[in-house]
Amino acid sequence: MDMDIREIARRAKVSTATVSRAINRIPTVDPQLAKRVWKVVDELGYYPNTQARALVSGKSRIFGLVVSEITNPFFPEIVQTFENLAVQHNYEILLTSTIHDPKRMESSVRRMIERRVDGVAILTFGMEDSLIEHLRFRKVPLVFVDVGPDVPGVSNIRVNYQNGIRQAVQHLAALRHTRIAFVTGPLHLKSALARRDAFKTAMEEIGLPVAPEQIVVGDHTMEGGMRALDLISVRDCPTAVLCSNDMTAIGLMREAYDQGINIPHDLSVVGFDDIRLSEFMIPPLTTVQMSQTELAQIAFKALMNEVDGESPAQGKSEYELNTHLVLRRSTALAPGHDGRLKPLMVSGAGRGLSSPYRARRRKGMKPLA
Amino acid sequence: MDMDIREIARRAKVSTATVSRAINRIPTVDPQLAKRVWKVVDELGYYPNTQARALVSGKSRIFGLVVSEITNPFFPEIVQTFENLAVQHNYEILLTSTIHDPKRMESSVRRMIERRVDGVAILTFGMEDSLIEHLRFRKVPLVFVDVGPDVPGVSNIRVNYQNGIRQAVQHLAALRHTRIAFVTGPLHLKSALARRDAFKTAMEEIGLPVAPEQIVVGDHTMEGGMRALDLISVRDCPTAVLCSNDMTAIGLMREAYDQGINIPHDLSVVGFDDIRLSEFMIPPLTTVQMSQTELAQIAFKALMNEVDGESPAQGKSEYELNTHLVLRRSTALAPGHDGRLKPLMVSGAGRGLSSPYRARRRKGMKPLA
DNA sequence: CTAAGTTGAGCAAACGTATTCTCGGCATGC
DNA sequence: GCATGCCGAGAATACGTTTGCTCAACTTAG
Repeated sequence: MDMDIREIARRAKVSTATVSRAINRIPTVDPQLAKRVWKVVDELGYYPNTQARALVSGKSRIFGLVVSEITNPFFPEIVQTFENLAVQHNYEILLTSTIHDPKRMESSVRRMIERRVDGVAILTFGMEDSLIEHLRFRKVPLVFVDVGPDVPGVSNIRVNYQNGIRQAVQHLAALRHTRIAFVTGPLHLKSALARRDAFKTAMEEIGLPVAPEQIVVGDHTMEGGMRALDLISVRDCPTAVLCSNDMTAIGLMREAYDQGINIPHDLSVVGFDDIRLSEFMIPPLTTVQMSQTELAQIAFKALMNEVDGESPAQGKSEYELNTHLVLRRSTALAPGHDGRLKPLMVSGAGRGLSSPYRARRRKGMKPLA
Repeated sequence: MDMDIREIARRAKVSTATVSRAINRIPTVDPQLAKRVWKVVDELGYYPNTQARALVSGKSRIFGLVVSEITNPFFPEIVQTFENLAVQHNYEILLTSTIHDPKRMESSVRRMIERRVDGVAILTFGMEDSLIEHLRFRKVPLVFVDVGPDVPGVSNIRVNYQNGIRQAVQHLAALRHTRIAFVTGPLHLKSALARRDAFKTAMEEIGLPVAPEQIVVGDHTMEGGMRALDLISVRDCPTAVLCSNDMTAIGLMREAYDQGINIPHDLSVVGFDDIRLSEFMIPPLTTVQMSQTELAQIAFKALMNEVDGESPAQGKSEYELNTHLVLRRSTALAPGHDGRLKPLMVSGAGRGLSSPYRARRRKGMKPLA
């Protein structure tokens, strides 16, 4: 019924040691015998018991992967490429999501430790330090994005937010926008702060002052994006808005639709992350790409380096991930400028323009109920 | 360094057997001793080794979860609720994605077997029968959606496609649509066929004939949806289209935007699945809900039933999942009728209407390049 | 032809836990 | 006061592998 290495040994008339060595392709075993073993293995459909293997070898061949929520479209892409790499290297992945909930974070690391993972990639933004300590204490290789401590055994993927955000700001400036709003993420997240600061810096670089009321705080959700539109409206009445992530931008565009605000002609919007969906938004969302695929690849490679690395003096454990603007069609010349020049490389964005919206909006009128 | 049940036993001055019993809360152990054990456990931050546990108990406390692709927005929601249930019941989940690739399917079941999962939920639509046999052979409890064989040890979740699709068709008919197209999924998928057939049935029920050219085949992707728009345009020039899934609908709407076709006024579109995003589309997508949350809950419960079930004569292993229409704003009265009546409960859908599109479209003109 | 070296297979000891079985101690009933 | 039960703790075994060690057989050099 349940196959056994001993059963194989019996049928192939060799010892279990030989079976084990044959299966693991250890070259010292006689090819003749190896073939005999493999024959029996195939016939019986035998698969080694991973738990037993792990127990004796001390390696579980499992990598932990901690994300914020799987339902956040930023993550599935990461999970997918991480899984692809895992199967290639005969690893399994233990996927865990902290729903921004301390309880869940705790259970998350407990699960990692119980299953004796060989390493964990913490791709969630924001995690209790004390929990991290539990993993560090057990010498589990770790990889973080941005927030990892600078100690051996933990790698860090530094994201260059500035590049992409600078490009976004300059793109908007080139389109004659001067009143540019920014919708942040949750302010307790390092990554959200970094994006906001990058925005400020980029604005200052080109001599555009940024007043406090241009910055409204969101929460990286679509609902937050919807609320954010009202917040920026009542204030400065900006002609462009940069969002801390694509979800925010999507929610904001959706709310704009409800209020009859035409994007991009009444309002240009730029997202951040470049989730796959953003290309399919209406209009397609101009956004700053932070490649999820690349992020996952780097994270996996970092883990592999730590685990293979015989010498404790491994190579560098700092990695960098760049960001850059990808132009689509959610930005246009600032209102009032559209008669003069054609929008830059935003072909097609001009269609669907409906001047009444712009008129209504610019007079500060309430949208239709 | 690495904690051990023996280390705990030593420090608590008891045997390993007692430690084991204390940890597993077996009532025969003296409360006094139990407390002593727990004290040491907490102090040392000891976590039992799951592999060793699994080895001796024969239960891995892992459920396999097979999906098509994690990046398909239909699945993350499922994974999330499946995971929630898993942590509640102290299970781990082994997530696997067949990228519609036979190789991946094979590796998928191999991984399941190697890790000795206690059960697997096959939520992908379409899977090699021979592979299933491998799992059946090892008496692994299985749960399928729609396509499972009717044998003990495998549960089945029957989806009632007819209900929701009938509602969708009747909704369109009520809006005066008579030429209704349908974009199918990949035709080798049982679930895609079921949806298509449900559409035909629903049409016939209300006396609307469905000509072959009203049905175009898609592939359940956004790109497929984009292509589908052209296919339906050159043919019957329908006023409404029902899509086999939301991704298709989203792609189609996106292409409509490019071509200057206004949705819903030139063309009504209805999706299927009700992925979370559909609510945030522009316009918000009217679609047939097939609750991902509920699906995951049923799947998990089915697995739990099989694994708990002491008696081989478990309860019923057939489950049903209903579907129903959720109205949003991607449908409107058929063109030519909009002057007379107000659209039913599609408030706001009238705004953004741009008559030139409709005019252009109805004359069969090419869209702008 | 013998001694030393090489090769490759089997024996047995781990790995960390659950669990059966044994057995001592205590209470209970006569 | 003694035999009988019962209760709870410990000793030992099993789970399915990997791997260090032993040792037989064979090869090669002298």
